[in-house]
Amino acid sequence: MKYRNPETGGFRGLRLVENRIHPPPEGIWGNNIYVAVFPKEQNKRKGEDGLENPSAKTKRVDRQKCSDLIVLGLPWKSTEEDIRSYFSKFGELLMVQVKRDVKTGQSKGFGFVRFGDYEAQLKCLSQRHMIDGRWCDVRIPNSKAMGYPDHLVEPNSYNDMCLQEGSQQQMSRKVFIGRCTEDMTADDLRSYFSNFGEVLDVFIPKPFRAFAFVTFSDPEVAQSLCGEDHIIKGASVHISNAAPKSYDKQRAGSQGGFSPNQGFGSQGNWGGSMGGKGSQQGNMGGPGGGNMANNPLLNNLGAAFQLNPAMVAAAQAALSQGGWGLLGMMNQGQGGQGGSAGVNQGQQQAGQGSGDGNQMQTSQGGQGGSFGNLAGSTNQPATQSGGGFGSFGGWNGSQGSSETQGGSWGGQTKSGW
DNA sequence: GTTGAGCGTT
Repeated sequence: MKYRNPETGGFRGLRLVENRIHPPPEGIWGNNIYVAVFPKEQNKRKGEDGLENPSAKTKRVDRQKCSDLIVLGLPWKSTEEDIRSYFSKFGELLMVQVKRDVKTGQSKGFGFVRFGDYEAQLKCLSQRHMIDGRWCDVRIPNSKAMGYPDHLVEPNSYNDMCLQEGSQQQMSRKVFIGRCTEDMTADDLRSYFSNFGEVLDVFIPKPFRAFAFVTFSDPEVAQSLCGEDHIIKGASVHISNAAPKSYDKQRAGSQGGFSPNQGFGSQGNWGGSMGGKGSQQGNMGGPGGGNMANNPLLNNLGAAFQLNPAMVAAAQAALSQGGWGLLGMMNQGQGGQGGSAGVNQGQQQAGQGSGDGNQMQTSQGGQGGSFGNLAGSTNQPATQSGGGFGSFGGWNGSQGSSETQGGSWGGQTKSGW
């Protein structure tokens, strides 16, 4: 067996003596990927175990050459400057590319980088990257595997999660549409679901698999539809929570598949991924306030999001059961109030609010502010509800939940989702 | 058939 020396990038071997690893690893395997090596007799430069042979005349330096690295999952809006400024923290960059549609100039959501230093490449390959609010994967091109081990993989649905003001909780804005029929096109789904809120993206796997994903700009819209059956093109589809794509289900709850090196939301970059493929820009934040990343309150919330995995999983489990009880009070209104991603009060409000009804307001569609956050303790009546969203009715006017503190979370969690 | 793909105009 061999593994890469994290310091040098070179392979280190585990010696076998009488078919046992010698010396024994004594329970410490570290975060390395171990590769089984089989003997090949006609390899002169290496030992018969396929490892570097220190006594060989020629050093195998070619293993340490940098190659182009593909960056998958880039936000549509990310530019080469964005990518460069992000990745340069690993080392000198020789090349940065964002691949775009030649005609429209629209990013294809991936790009390439090349480091000058192999150490930088290794480091970069060994982790996942949060760029402008999305988790991005860096790989050797056309190599199926990711450069980093599975246990570092965050649920990809992070990209579809939104902060729930005052509740230390996240909600998915993506829903799973089951029982789709083959004649339902992405356009069909988009136009149907646009009746409920702005649709950022529709995904239909090919070949036909009888399901689809719809991503809304507003997580409340997504959540409100979950559990419902709708008739589209004469067929009854079922709407439910979109489960994370790459969530390690065996570990859910106990170990969590969550990244050890980056706390949940630690980058504080929310809102960066708005505006899906070909859609009208999702307008979070009114005039002048487009970028939530610069919002002190949200950054602070990001910090509050560094929960332990069990808590996060517990929150997810609660959410998946429709556990609205954990959420702070929410008002749903049409049209919003005079624009702004307005955070009207200072950051000291973040994360507190047991009992005093943290409040969140969102608005449907429309110009004007969405995601307005009115920090503080006065319950402000909802803007006139109605407007065809009957299912929201019950939320208005209720007292803020006092259970948002979360101290009581943490018991056994499900692998739900 | 109810839980997702994407790999480079040189």
